[in-house]
Amino acid sequence: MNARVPRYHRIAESLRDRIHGGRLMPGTRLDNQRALAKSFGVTLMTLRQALELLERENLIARRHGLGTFVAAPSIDYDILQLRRFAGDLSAQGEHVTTRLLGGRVARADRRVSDALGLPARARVVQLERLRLVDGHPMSLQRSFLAVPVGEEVLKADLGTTPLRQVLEFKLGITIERARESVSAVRLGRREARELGCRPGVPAFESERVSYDPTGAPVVFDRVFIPGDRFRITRELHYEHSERGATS
Amino acid sequence: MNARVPRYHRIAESLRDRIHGGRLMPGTRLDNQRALAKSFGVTLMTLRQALELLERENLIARRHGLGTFVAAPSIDYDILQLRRFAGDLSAQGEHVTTRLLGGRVARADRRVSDALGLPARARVVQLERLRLVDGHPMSLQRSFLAVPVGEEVLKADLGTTPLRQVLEFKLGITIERARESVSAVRLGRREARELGCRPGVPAFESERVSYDPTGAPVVFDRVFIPGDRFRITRELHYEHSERGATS
DNA sequence: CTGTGTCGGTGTTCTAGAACTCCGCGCGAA
DNA sequence: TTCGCGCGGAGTTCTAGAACACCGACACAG
Repeated sequence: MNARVPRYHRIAESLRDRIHGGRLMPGTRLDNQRALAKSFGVTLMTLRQALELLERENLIARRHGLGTFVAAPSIDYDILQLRRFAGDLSAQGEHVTTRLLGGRVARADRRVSDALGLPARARVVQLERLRLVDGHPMSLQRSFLAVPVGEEVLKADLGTTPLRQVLEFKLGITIERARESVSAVRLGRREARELGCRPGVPAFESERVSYDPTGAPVVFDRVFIPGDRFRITRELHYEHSERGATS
Repeated sequence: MNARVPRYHRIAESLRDRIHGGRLMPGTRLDNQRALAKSFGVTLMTLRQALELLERENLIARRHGLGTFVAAPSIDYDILQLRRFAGDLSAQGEHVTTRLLGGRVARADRRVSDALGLPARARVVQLERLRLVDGHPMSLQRSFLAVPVGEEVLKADLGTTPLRQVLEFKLGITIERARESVSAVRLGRREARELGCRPGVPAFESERVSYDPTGAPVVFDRVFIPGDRFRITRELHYEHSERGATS
């Protein structure tokens, strides 16, 4: 019964499945917390930790004195037209090539192991790629794989095949979800050299963690893009008046 | 005396004050949880609830086996929920204020008239606003209105009322759609001065055009945000075996 | 017809521990 | 040098309750 993952994670996952599986429709009220706790064979406090997870994911809404309800499906599914980012420029008809600058097995530093949820100094496969649009450097991408795999497999194809495909077809790992976070930084000396611009110019830095279907982090990417070569664009739609969502 | 607000809220507030007040600098390690709990005269579980609040606000970072640290100030910004910008921040417990720096009728320059589809050198209302989070400058926003309206109407409320509301209720103009484009730039001298940082630091520049229901451009905004105070985050979902974004 | 209690159900806050996991570091072996 | 192992400190998970706070509803009084 040894639980490598905490009990409340398992409980959350079980409920998540019920919701996604359609057994719990939006708007349904769940059993009350005490009953749920008992049915999972767990304390109230522990159950509440699970609910807190789900609430943060916007899967449920708890209302004091009323009950816990399955939330309306989140907006995110439709609005993801932001596809032009940090990658599929090819969709815009540009000629995109990738040059593999290096690949090796390395020790994860703090930032990497944090992002991938690995123990400190774990072994990871590290890749460095340069993306060129019409022959001009566009972005520098450093990727770290949590997967224990010889680097030669990867080195082989990466000039032509997207990493996601290599992962899927060679290793049977699919990426289902990712979280990306973009900030504005000054370009470091090394990055500037690879990208063919002067150190210190403003640039985007994107950090992305990609997850497999079980929710385990698989890849951590850091992408640098000089600010003069790139823009993020998006379309917004306002609903009339306000929608009183809690948040 | 009586605790209408939960104990752990008070504890969180106390710690928040210590952080914002500068008594705890970014990077500092807090006392360990057991010690903190004892010093607040509270159980470990209760203290942890307080820490959880602060972590969700991005004020601290907890590292298993290491300790709890004061986080570097940086505001997360979910790109999918832009319109709730101010609301989101206040939900994080931040205090957001707006200071109107200036408002006048001016001639549109090239960039502005292009964006608004006006003839060159047309008259526009120009506003300059500074957004402050907890009293610290966060963003500088220059807005240009295509609407022929006396500026005194606008000057009146803009310290407290969002521009969209003023447009809607005072002028009957609703914004339905907007197009935004974000790039990474170096901060100019004037912008840096208003924002209280050094010229040349990397920053986001967002350009946004907002349209009314007929599709006519109404407002053109330029927003500057220093890169160290801000970050864009987003969540991606991939469909199975799809040629999604390159990784 | 309208207030105003009270009540049952439900979520929330809190206690006082006990056991566990993870991290960095340093020591010693290969 | 590099690797493996173990130690002590620090965060994490969990138990078994107890008391509180909030909401909708219903009944009774004005």
